[in-house]
Amino acid sequence: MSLVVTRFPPSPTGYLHIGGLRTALYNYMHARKLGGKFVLRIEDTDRERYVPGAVESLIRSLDRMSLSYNEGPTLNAKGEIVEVGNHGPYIQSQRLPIYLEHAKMLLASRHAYYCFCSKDRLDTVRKEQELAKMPMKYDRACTKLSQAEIEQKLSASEPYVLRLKIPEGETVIEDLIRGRIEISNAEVDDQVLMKSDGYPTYHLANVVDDHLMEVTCVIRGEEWISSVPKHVMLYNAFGWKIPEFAHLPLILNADRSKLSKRQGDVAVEDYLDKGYLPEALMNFVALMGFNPSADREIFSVAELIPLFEISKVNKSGAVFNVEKLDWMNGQYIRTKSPKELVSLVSPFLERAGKSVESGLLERVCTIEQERLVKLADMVDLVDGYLTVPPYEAGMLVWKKSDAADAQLQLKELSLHIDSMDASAFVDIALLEASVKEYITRKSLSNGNVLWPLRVALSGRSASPSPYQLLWAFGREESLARLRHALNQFAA
RNA sequence: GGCCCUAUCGUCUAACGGUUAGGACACGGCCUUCUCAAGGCUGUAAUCCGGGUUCGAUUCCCGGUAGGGUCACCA
Repeated sequence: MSLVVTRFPPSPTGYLHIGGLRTALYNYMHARKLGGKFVLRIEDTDRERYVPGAVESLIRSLDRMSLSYNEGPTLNAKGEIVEVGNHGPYIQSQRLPIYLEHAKMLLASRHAYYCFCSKDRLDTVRKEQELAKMPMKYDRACTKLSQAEIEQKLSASEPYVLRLKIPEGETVIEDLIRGRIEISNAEVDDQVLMKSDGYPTYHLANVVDDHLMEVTCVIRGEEWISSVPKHVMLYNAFGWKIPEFAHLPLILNADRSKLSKRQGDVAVEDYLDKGYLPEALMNFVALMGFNPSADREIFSVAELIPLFEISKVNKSGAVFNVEKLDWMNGQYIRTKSPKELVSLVSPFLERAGKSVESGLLERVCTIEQERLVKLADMVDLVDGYLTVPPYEAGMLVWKKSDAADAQLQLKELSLHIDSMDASAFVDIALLEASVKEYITRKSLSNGNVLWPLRVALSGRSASPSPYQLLWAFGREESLARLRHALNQFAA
């Protein structure tokens, strides 16, 4: 039985990018589908971009999205990072001796070489190449160094990097999504493997770790295609088995460029903070690049796993379409019970400094649920239930009626509501029946009665039905709002 | 610019050579209706272009075009 191990190497920037979420999800689904393992590895070899707390926040994001992994760093009860799995450490900055050891192997086998070139020299070489319209590659000046010269520089403590010596020829891979990809080695630069600060670059660390962690399938973004040859060469240099590769299409901005912060939110946390449900976000992101069915849009991750096929993932980039996400989020919100909705919405209200009595909040959730797009929408929506929004008397008048009639209806309605049995207020349907019976009995028309009633209760031209509002407010508040409406005419 | 990847409605996608090219979002209409939603029905809307291969190409091949990615001691 072969074990499929996929891994998700996030950048240590401190937040989970939408693209990263999809990469993680596809890795996760692929591993699950094939009964393999999903590994989280932190690729924090760029100490200049080090952000304290980034790993913790990333783990929390993954957790909020219910993306669990078999191996990798996780948080204990105290919020400290602990590791699960026997291929650790899973944080690359803690694996420096491993990379050093492997770099030495490469040096010994002459697949890598010392380079003492300064950043300045590299820059001027590049500029010359650019001017001459030559491919911009390292000119291999340091390959001409004699062993004595190298040792002399080393003993003088000159800063150096280790570079991969790219052989001649051609690199071919069979991508799980794209099929055959071939790149001439002449196009590939002598990539730096070890930086002068002693940290490895992505390329070395990634290949070494993937091998040591027994990763058999590498699923990552399309932006990595052009560096595949470097990785293949490294596997070959070490004499290791080359894993399978699958390069995912990019997620794009509306203008079809790579999804970027400049053009909107890219962090998973941004969307969660706006009140998108994790399961809606997952569903949405999963379908950007893959769809197992011709006529279905709503899938849970659990439903998707058995249907997932990496070979059927789209090859072309997908524009991130917030409108569809909105629709999908609404679909998920509508599956919640009022109680669930209350607990989902409460953190948003708390953050906004609003407190709503729990009974009222549950009633508001019940009647506003179907027009909720994002959980955060409730923050503004709730205001109209706490206090009557300001409005003009004119708004109380139905389009087919006049002010005198509106006032008359409001007065009569108040009497009716006042006379209603208290038991009617526990059920929307009973309230509806009572008001409808009143309208029929007095030979009135719906619009003349219901419009002013609804506006008086909600203070809005668009709102839930008057029966729902009566139910939400109860008799006393409803009557108070009707009196308030009547006063609008006097003012 | 070199190299690489990609190309079905505006957007996300389905169609393993033969379909009236399907679904979803958005948009329009109708129904429902006191309003807004939700829901139901429905309409507009796509195979980038040009060559091949084939009885037959959205589908396979080649070329063009367009878009994107990548060319760091970042991942």
